[in-house]
Amino acid sequence: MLQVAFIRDHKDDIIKRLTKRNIDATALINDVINLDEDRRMLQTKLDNTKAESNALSKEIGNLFKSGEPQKANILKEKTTQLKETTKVLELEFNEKVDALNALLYKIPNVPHTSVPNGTSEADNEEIFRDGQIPQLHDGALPHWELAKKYNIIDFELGNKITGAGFPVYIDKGARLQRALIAYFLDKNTKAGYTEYQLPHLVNEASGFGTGQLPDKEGQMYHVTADNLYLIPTAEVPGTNIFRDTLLNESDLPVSITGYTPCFRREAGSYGAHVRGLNRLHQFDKVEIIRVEHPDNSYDAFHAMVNHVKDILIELKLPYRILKLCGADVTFASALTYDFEVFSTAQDRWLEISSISNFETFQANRLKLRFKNSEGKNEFCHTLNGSSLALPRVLAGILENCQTEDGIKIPEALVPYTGFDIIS
RNA sequence: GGAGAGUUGGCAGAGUGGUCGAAUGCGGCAGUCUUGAAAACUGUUGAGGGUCACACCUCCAGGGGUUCGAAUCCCUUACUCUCCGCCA
Repeated sequence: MLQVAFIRDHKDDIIKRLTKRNIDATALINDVINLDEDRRMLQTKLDNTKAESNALSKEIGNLFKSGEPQKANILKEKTTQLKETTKVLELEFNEKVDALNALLYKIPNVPHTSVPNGTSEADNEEIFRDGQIPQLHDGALPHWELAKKYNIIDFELGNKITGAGFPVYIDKGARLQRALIAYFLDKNTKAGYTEYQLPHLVNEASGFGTGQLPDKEGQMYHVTADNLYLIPTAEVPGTNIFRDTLLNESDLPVSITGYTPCFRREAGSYGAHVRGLNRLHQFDKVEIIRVEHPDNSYDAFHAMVNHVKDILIELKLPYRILKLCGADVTFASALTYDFEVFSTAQDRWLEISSISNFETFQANRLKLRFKNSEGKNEFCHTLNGSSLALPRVLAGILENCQTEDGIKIPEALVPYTGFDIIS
């Protein structure tokens, strides 16, 4: 969330930049500022009452020591009154704070100046495209048909065991999954990311830390018996490593990577677009996360983009990069680039990675700070991205690499799969 | 699951009702010395709110209570450790 002090100081600029998200935040921002003013007024009142009461308590202590209990008892009555006042003020104060926080949770991050205007995903700006879209032979199939033909993914079996969106990978399909995970992790660690194995369930505090709670609660699977949530992405446990931490400036940047399965309820999704691997309740993803000095976060952002580019070039997959427009940039993000791989047999682009700079938006919630060169505590910038999400990369490989003889595994993966064709 | 012990500043670790926002050490920062660095020595150093700046307020795992006054006493939740049980 945004900091109140920041809102106070940059009110007009924030309202202006939020119009990129097609929202008029004027009323919201004004409410925040008014509530904050009320809060401060109450705080002063409350503090003064407490100060008086503290002073009296000290006096009482001294009177008892010097053997004047009568005088002390008179003062005691006074403190009782002050206590009543304190209680009333505290109640009011807490109401203001709660109301203020409720509003702050509603304000999305301020988009970066380079974010294009737009009203829907159609306005996302394609900024880069690379890789050859292959000419497929007659009778080329979409990936779910290929999966059946070569018996490498069984969607119906997943239905039986769990439900829709929980596919079962078999034989070379399973091996290819494992190969992709290992390959991505190797690429990431070679680029300087430290590998982590993270929990797949998180507590409530972590859900709040990265912003899944309180609003997107319905998107996560909730284990009510223990009040834990299945992670929708490694971003949640990975970023919460840094919740409530104060780093030294020399600790920055921090770069980590981790493979986890991801669980998403995807309530309300249905239809042709969710066919096959396009949208799942459980899928695998390798994530990269960075904690950066504010001065360096956009350099880091572009380094992450280039890193993912390198991987896709090596896999020889046709892809493009979209700069998300104001309507499509996620709530917490200031700038997001989406990577999409072309699904030839479906004749559509599939999102396989999303790289975002959250600036201080997440760090504020997480209380993730570093001590700067002046000795002051400053919020870090956080970034993350997929490097990469498995199912749609798999779909891309199956569809783009299909030949009449079978599916040719990209060369870079062969050392990991141990085979070069699925036939 | 049962019994016991614990949770204090960036870290380690003292502190059992007022003189404690908190000893000490490490780490950080600044300085002295040095060609420079290291070592040594000296000083400085928790966080948040509030203020033009001070004052002042809050914070000793989270929540609640007792008391004029709580890091300290009581209740409760979470977590950690030890022992026992179960177990890949």
